Amino acid sequence: MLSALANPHRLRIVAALATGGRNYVSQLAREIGISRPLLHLHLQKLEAAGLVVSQLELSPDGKALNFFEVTDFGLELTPAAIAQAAKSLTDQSEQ
Amino acid sequence: MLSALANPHRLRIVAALATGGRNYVSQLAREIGISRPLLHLHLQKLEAAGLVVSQLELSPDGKALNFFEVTDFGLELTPAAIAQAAKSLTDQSEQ
DNA sequence: TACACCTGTAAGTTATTATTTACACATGAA
DNA sequence: TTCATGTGTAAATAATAACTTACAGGTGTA
Repeated sequence: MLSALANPHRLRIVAALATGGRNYVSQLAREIGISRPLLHLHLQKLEAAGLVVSQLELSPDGKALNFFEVTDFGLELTPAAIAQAAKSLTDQSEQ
Repeated sequence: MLSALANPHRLRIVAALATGGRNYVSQLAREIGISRPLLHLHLQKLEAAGLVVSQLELSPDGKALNFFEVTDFGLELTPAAIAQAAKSLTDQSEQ
């Protein structure tokens, strides 16, 4: 999840979806100003991290549109929270 | 800050310092189980992000020890917070 | 002097991410 | 049919990040 958010493009994508609501890939690519394949890749990472979800829909004129929207994730990032979360990391010595 | 935390080693480092208190480089490297140069690199990134601070001290027997400790950072990671924070990102079109 | 600690960093290599380009396919309208 | 819209993804390249190895230098003690 942290890796997914550690990228300026992906922060802008989340921000755009949080502010402007759900949107489909091509339109979002135009609004953010990056290429569609690149946006597609970033959306894949965000979706894999559970930060956005997608839903395929048909527009009135029959085009297939893949809509994305943000989930209502929340994460508190503090030293104590990280100390707690780090326990679930694979132990270095196990590898 | 997110980039700094998007790495398992650095999460372990923050966790170790949060749990065990301040520590110096060589000792911390032994406890975490990574090489000292590698730890040094990660500590640099954490310090650059303001997540840890260092202080050079002299041990009783005269050795120079560089102690690190976590700061009391805190960050709420939600869609709304990201939408707010994204405003301060350099605009794509400015580049 | 030689050893055992401590510090830092530069250089080279490897691995991972990010990005572009090009392709393949579908639908509705001119 | 051709064009404009939408979808996805594979492949090659570029850019970063991570990691190892090898230095160089400091102090105190045997």
